[in-house]
Amino acid sequence: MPKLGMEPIRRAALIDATIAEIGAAGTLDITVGQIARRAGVSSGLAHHYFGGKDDMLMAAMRHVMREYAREVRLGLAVAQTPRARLEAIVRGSFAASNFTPDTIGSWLNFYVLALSSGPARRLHRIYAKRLRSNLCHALRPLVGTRADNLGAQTAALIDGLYLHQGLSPTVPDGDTAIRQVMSHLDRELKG
Amino acid sequence: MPKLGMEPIRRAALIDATIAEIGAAGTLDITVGQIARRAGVSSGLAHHYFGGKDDMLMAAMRHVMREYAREVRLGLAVAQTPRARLEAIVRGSFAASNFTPDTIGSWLNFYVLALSSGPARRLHRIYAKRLRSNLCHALRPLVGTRADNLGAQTAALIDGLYLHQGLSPTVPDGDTAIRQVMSHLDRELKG
Amino acid sequence: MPKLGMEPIRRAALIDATIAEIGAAGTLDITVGQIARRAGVSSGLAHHYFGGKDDMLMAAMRHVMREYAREVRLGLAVAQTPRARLEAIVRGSFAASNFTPDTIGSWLNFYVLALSSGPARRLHRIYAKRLRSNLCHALRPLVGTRADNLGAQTAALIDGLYLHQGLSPTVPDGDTAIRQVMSHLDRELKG
Amino acid sequence: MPKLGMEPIRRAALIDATIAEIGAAGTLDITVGQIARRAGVSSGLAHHYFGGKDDMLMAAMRHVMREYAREVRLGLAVAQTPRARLEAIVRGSFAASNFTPDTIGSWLNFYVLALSSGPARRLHRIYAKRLRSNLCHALRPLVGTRADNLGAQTAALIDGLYLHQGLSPTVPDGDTAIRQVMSHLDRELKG
DNA sequence: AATGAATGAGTTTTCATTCAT
DNA sequence: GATGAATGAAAACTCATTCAT
Repeated sequence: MPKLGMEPIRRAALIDATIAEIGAAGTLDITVGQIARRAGVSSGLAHHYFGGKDDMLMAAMRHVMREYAREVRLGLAVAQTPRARLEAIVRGSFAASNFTPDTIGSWLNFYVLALSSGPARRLHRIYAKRLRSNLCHALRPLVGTRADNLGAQTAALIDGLYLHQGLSPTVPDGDTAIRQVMSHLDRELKG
Repeated sequence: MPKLGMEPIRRAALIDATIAEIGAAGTLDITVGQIARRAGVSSGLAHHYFGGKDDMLMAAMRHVMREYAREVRLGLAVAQTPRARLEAIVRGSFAASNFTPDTIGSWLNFYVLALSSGPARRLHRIYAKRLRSNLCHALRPLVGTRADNLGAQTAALIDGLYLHQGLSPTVPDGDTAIRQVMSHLDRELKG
Repeated sequence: MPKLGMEPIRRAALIDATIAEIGAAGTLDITVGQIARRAGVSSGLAHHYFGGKDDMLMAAMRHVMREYAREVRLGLAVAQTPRARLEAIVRGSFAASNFTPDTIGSWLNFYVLALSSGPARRLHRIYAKRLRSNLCHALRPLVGTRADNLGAQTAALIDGLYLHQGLSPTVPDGDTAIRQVMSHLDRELKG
Repeated sequence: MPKLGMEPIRRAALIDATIAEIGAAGTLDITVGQIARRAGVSSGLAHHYFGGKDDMLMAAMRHVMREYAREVRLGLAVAQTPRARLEAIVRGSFAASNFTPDTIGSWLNFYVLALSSGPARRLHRIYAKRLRSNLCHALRPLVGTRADNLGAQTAALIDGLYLHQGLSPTVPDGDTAIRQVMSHLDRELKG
């Protein structure tokens, strides 16, 4: 019998390598060979487990989204008040675990990929819908009917900060981003 | 007999074709042949005038940025109050002339290109700096030292709305975006 | 505890799977994986038993030829007259047991493989020589020196009918083929 | 202006090279690079003019069929009697211009390709139908209702002789093949 | 000025084959 | 005996770029 159960290990390694490679290159124009090399396997194996380059990209995008969702979920689980729920969502969005240069670079590339790829578009829609819904749900008790507007605005602000931090020459700083969104929200809630 | 003065005409046609092609494809992964065909010339001529594909992309990016800057400049020229200056900047950002699906698609692609291409990064920095500086300059008389923070926040919101509208399944709606930013600003100014 | 005597079983299963796969695909461009899957084993095992893909193909070709030869031999064993011997050869060539779509498809592919592969060519020569010799031997008492010519002609007719039936959109029909060859022979013998 | 009108020249050269390469290799498992090299161009150009390897193969098959049809047509044009028509068809089938080792090898490979490729199958059907129809048409005045049977038989014999000559170690000999078919026909007509 | 011809490097993908267990 | 893991060579195909005319 051969080494068994390598598949999940390899898949995980290849997904990590994909994100790292996109992050390092800043583009999706990377080769399967680069990814495979980074993961320490042959390019053939990458195809064996994923079928093709696009499937690998989509798997990486899904992974990034899942990690983000997990982070938010964990935060929401312990939040007791609407205000705390809001903060959990925002903190999750910029949590240190996902707010690394590589991950941000991948996010931004995946965003734009959604313009040309059906699967990426569907995945992005899920993310966008969930973020909006989470925000609105937390805002409703606080601002009533204005929740929809404010939720959309906040979602845009979050993505805009992602963009800015991703493109800024400085190292990404999640805490600053969190403060910016929360201070914006606090002002809106007070008003 | 060579037609004289074709250069600016060809260059403009090729730049327009580039933006249209990126917009249609949703990606920078378009071929020089596609661009040339859309512009009604041969691919050889495209190289003749631009040197290479990258130069064409950069020229298109520069064009998009220039159009945007022109729009803002025109608005600022007639603005009499700080509040009017703010509105001019925001209106310029979502002016109908530049807020078409093709242009938005190109913008987003150029944003992300700035992650991997030096020239694109430099161009993006110029845009980012100018937007920030315009906003802060207009905000200073209104909120004093808070102008920097609020400017950065507003810039992020603007880019975030670009992203959202670009990725939304609905047709882009500049007026809604303008209203969202202005209502945000008004709230912040009142507070 | 290793199962004993698996080798002949596995080999037979793999050979059958090879023929079925070639028949289904209509080409030798099938993968070892497909064959192995059809045989219900791993691709590694296929190599273990056969050494390589080419060896598997040759084993399949040999198998098909042997089955054909067996069929003819059985017919000849009970044939009492030269005419009966002739009919036995022809019947054997289109015997229901070998004249299935899969087998015909494999035959045709093996024929053409003989153009590029030494081993396949040698195998084909054996088949061709035996068919010719069988036919001539049976014809000699009937047509004397014309046996050689008529034998060659008949052999060509048999192979041509194989080709036609293999490529015809209708289901292969051995009886018709037998009748065609026999009526041809009868006419030649009468004349 | 560049060298104009190269397309038909290149296409012809590539088709010839394809047939020569298949003939030399005895298989369709040849690379586009081999074909291109033989034609004296780059592999990129081959793709440029044909779209892909399959299209090249089909173009070559079509070419071979056309040359054959032309040969038969020329013969039929001057044939005055049914017997002469028959001979024209047979002579055309084994005309020196098409009965070279390369062409025969290509024919046989294309025959078998018809088992797995839709386009090849359609092309082959055209050829088969035409040969049959030509033969039956010429036979009808001579043998009446038996024309269909005899036509099918003769077609099979012709293809069978192709196969035999293609696979024979000796150099192809059209004259012998012609004599074999004609003597067969003469016998059948007499009877 | 402008074109279409032509190249060739680079990428994805497939698959026979090997091997540790 | 048997497997699934893993490799890497080979091939199709794309496309930016160059060039003769």
